[in-house]
Formats: sequence, structure tokens, C-alpha cells
Amino acid sequence: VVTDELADFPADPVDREPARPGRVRPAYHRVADELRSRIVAGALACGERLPNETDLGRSFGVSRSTVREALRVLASQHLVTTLRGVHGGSFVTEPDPASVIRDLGGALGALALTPTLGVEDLAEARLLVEPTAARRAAERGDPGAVRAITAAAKVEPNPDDGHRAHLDFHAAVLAGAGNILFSLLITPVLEVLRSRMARAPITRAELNEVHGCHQHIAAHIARGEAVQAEEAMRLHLVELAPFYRRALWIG
Amino acid sequence: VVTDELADFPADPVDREPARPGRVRPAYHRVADELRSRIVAGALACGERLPNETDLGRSFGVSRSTVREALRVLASQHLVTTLRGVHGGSFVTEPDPASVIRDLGGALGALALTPTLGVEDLAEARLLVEPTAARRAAERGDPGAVRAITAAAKVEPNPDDGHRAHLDFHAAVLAGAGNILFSLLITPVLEVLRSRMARAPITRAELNEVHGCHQHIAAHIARGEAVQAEEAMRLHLVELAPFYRRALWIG
DNA sequence: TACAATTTGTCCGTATGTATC
DNA sequence: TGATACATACGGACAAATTGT
Repeated sequence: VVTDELADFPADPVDREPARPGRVRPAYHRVADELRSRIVAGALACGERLPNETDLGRSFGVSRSTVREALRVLASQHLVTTLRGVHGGSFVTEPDPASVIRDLGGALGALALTPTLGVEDLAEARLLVEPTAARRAAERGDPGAVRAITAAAKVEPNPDDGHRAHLDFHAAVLAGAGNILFSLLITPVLEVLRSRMARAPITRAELNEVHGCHQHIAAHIARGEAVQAEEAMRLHLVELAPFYRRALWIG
Repeated sequence: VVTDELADFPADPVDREPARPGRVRPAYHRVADELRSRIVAGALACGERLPNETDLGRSFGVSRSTVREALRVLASQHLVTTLRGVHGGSFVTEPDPASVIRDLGGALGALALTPTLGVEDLAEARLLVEPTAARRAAERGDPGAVRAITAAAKVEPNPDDGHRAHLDFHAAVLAGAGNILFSLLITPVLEVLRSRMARAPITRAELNEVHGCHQHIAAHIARGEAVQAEEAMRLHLVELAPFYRRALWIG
């Protein structure tokens, strides 16, 4: 006799796609929901290995294919990682800011193609967060972060690298603020701007001015001059704004 | 003869999980990558219907089960939606801020369980964004938004609803700012705080004071008093901080 | 180097459920 | 009511990957 653990599994309000009433929730969703709630509730510890797909299917009363579809969903949400081989299987993944940033970047990229999210919104968010990030980085004075910021400011700008050096500097400042939420929101924003500015015409003079600004800001941060760092970053972003408007072919 | 479109598909740097070199990327990942790049490149328009699973499998040279696993991945990323029935199938989904907010909420909830993300970080982000949101809401004076904010401020606080009314007000102000990025970052933050504060002891007097603050802020926004709205919100958050510290049993 | 063991990856065939016409 | 065209689900088989002996 196969025990069907899903038969009367109660509704779990957390993190689920909302299902219209009356609509039948497919089995792979129910399996994914159940495993997810076990993971977030801590019943399955980080790094712990799940039973193999065959056993999972048996215990849920579903086929292996159904289990696999559920695992694909959980893997996309960075809740499990599955490996092949003898010591393979599905393992509970530890939360990782980098993957959240990647996902948010993709989502913002999609939203930026709609009227929901304009370039002004991206610029406004930068102007709100980045000066504060510069100030916090200067206040903290974390040696590693300061080193990273200084190094990023030193990189010679190259028109061919798609503003990579430029954005790396800003990402370094955000990381230096010591609040992961700053990077979390703005790094994807930078990525969206970068993808939009690819191959935008930019003169050598403009590039050099930006480079100078960066070194100026980095120097303030390195000397722990919080207020000056904040103001320099604000000025930098304000000066950059018209360039964005000119360079962007959308919005 | 089956055409294998995947054989020499070039690496697409966008949005993929990084694969260790030498590691073989499973077919369902390659199929998902290919479909994803077609979608984000615009080769498949929003709302457009994909071929059915059998045909997709044929065109990619893989089986239907593999196609289904790929579709589950894309569905988790809100890139496609699949429906059953005669006119069912998989459709390219339009980007939707609400689902991004849901996902980010889940991810932040997981991160908040690690030392990566502390309560101070959440509070700092609120203190950075929300006063500005209040100012922008007052500046814009969008009638619908003002109505929503005023209505949210009127709701009588109820100790049993888990601070729901409180957070609804803040969410309304964020939405009123007119920049989706504000809601995008802070609404998940509010959700994390709410889940942590569930059943935290709170006195009727504190509840009333919070309620008063909200009405005060809402009045400023309704009258278009931008600077006062910003300052009132800042004050409200600062006053709230010690309560959070007291109520939170973690961090 | 070869081989065995374990687990995921992939495939096929078939049957069922669901929504529309 | 039935026909149609989808997704959903099952079970079994074999291939491929990885590690240990």
C-alpha cells in the first residue's frame, strides 16, 4: 500500500504561486510546496541530502518524473542543488546573495522592457542609494573593502569593455557599505543600465572625466571622509545623468 | 533524421547558472537556456504561445520529459505560463512586479536566517528608502495613491492581525512614490520583519501611537507637504527602531 | 587501469485529466 | 454530448556521470 502524504496536505501560505480557486494544483507543484515548506521550516538542514528520486516518489506516492519536475522548480529557486554520480543527489542549498542578485538582474531586465520601469526610475534609485553607500563605506573603513574600491578606481577605462570598469567601481562601493541590501537592489540596476548602454558612443574625454571622479571618490573613502565621499558620489551621478539620457535609445 | 539544434549552441552569458568547467550541462538546462534567450531577445513576443511539448521535443532533438523539466524551470522564473486544455500550452509571460516582489521576499527570508543579513540592515534600508518615498508620494500627489495611503492609515490597528495594518500603510506609501524599485526592495523587507514580529508583545498604547504617526504622515502626503512628510516618516522609523530591537528574538 | 556501485539523466509508450468547441 | 488538443502523470528501461575499490 502506498501512503499518499499529499492527499490532505493543508494549504501553506508561504512563497507559493497563487492558485485560482477550483483550479487543480498539479502534483509536481504540491510536491515542490511540501519539500519547500520542510526546507524553510528547517526540517531539512542546509547541505543535507534528500532521499533519491525513486524514494521521494515512493514516499509522496508519485512517479519519479513528477519528483524530478518538482526538483527543477526548487532548483530554480536555489533551494536545492542536484548532482550526478554515486555521491550525487539533491542537497539543500545555503542561501546565497549572489544568486539573488543574478535573479533580480534578470527580472529587472525584463521589467525594464515594459513601461513599468523607466530609466528615470533606475537613475533615481541609484541617486538615493549610492551616495549613502559611499558614506557608509567611508565610515566603516573596512580595509578589504577600501582596497577593492581603490583597485576598481585605478582600472583604466576602456571603451571596448562596455563600461565594465565603470560599473565595477560602483559595485565595489556598494559592497563596501556593508549592507547586502544595497548591492542587492543596485547591482542589478547597474547591470540593466550596462546592457542598455552597450556600444553607446562615448568620447575619450568623457571617459577620463568619469575615471577622475572615481579616483576622487575612492580617495575620500580611503581617507574616511564620509561626508565628502557622499557628496562626491552624488555629484558624480548627477553629472552622469544627462549622458545616460543621451546614450539610451529607449526611454 | 532528427536535427539537433543544441549541438553547437554558443554560450549565452545571460542569466544562467554558472556551470563548472568540464561539468556537463544537462539537456533540460540547455533547452531552458535556449528558450530563455529566445524570449529575452524578443524572438518570442509576450503572450505568444510556444509549440506544444511534443513538437518542442522534436525540434530540440530531446524527449518530452526533458522539455517539461525545462518548462518547469522557465515557469519558476516567470518566463512562461502553462495551461491545460484544448487552447492550453505554454505562453510567454509578461513581466510582473508582483511576482518579483514575492520571489525577492522568499529569498530575503532565507538570507535573513543567515548572518549575511541582519535586522540592522533591514532597518537601515527602510530608513534610507521610506522617507524619500513619502516625499515623492507627496510631490506626485497622485489621487489614487493618496486615496490608498489615506485609507491604509485609517484602518484601526488590531493586535491579532500580526501588524498587517501597519505594514499595509508602509507598502501603500512605497507604492505611492511612483518608482517600482522602492516597493521592489522594501516590501519584501517589510514582509521579513512581519514574519519575525509575529506574536511579538505590543501594548495598546504603542499601537495607538503608531496609528497616530501614520495618520500624521498620510495627512502631510495628502496636503502635498513633501518635506514634512519625509521628516515625519523618518521620525516614525527612528521611534520604531527600539521596539524592533526589543521584539525580535533573533539578531 | 579497469570495474562496480549509485544516482541522476533521458527516453518511450500509454493512459488520464482538463478545457474548449 | 462528444470530439479535439492540449498538459499531466505513470512505469519501466537504459545511458551517462561520478566515485570508490
